Amino acid sequence: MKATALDPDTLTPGARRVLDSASELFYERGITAVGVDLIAQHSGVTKRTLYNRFGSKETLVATYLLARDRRWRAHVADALETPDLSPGERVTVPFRALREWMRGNPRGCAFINALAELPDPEHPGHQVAADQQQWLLELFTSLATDAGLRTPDDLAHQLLCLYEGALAVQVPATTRSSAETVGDAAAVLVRAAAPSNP
Amino acid sequence: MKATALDPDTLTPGARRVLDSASELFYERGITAVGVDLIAQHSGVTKRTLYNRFGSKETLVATYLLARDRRWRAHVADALETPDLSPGERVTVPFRALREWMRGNPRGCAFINALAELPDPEHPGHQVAADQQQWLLELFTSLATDAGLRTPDDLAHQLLCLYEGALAVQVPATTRSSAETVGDAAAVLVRAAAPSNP
DNA sequence: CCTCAGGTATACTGATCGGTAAACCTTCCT
DNA sequence: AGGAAGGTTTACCGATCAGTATACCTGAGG
Repeated sequence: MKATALDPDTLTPGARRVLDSASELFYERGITAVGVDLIAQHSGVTKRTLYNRFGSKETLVATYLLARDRRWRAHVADALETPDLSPGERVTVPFRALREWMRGNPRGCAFINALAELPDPEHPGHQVAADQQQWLLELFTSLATDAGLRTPDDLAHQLLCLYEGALAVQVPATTRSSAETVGDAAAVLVRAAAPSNP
Repeated sequence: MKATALDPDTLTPGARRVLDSASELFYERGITAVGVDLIAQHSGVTKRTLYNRFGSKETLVATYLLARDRRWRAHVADALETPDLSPGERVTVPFRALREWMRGNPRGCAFINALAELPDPEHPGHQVAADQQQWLLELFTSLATDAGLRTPDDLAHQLLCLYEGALAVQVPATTRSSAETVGDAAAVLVRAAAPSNP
């Protein structure tokens, strides 16, 4: 019986408040830097309750990442609902979603940050973070394939790098946000992969 | 008298071993997760000596990042020494440098990882990490300007995102490394910014 | 010869870490 | 009526955290 993430959608009221506090604190201050005592205090819950619901900090961390992953996937799925988009335009939709996402998440990619703090592949949170990248890579691949673009695997890999890069770059480079600028770059790459090209 | 990074090039023998051990441990396991006791033990030095040389863990962290920054800049400068390169080719040279760099550094960008763990802008290591990005951005900008490319600021921003993204993406996506794939993407973006284009 | 910088050794501080013990209080379901 | 689930309170555990105290050793330069 290994410790894995809980289902973030079926939680006791107390556990919800714990998860909400943990999400905020982990993202803002880092996972290792935030102790369980602080989380319990911040969520107005006893440490005992925290451990009754989650069993360990590891599991709480994994659940935090899983909940965040679900929110992000829903956000992208929502953006893909936009009507009247050509298959080619749909490839860059995740970048539009990213633009809104980054407004409320100025501290970079929570999954990259988590991987930085959890090098151990055995940690239940490690896999959740790795899966998030894999999912996005496959999404890009299928969007590129649907659009009939050349070398969809390579293109998807490049788009994934642009995506992660936009989240990682903190420099107030230009007046434009990284998400915007990177969206343009993605469009250029997509155009270069159009089958009509030489 | 604030605590800032030491000069990594003027260290006592003991301090050198401390810094070497700290560099390895911080990068492999994360900054917060590595304690000063472990560093002292790993470097075969007394904790007392560690504190006599560095004064605090904060300073040691900042020095670690500064030393790494210097190595990376030297590595890129070295790659730029390559003779017989056109100004246009020189723009993508950092990606060639990145390819070699990533062989020995599979745990992503040490500066992004550090920023994930050190959200406090007052931490002396925070600025060092932020400066690294700024330097690379300015390098790309000047290379793009020298090549006479259009909108060099935007292009540099995009190239920086590609660079950071390649370091962040961990997925064994294709048979090609992220650095290679991203190098191709950079070439496409550079070609699209050529002044001869419409 | 003497100083002094660099380093060693052991021991310690108060705080915080993740996690547990034991006992009790509600509320809801049967 | 009764029990289980969710939560509470206070207290505790051994380990580790960053950092300090004190005293001693060694080699090189004046």
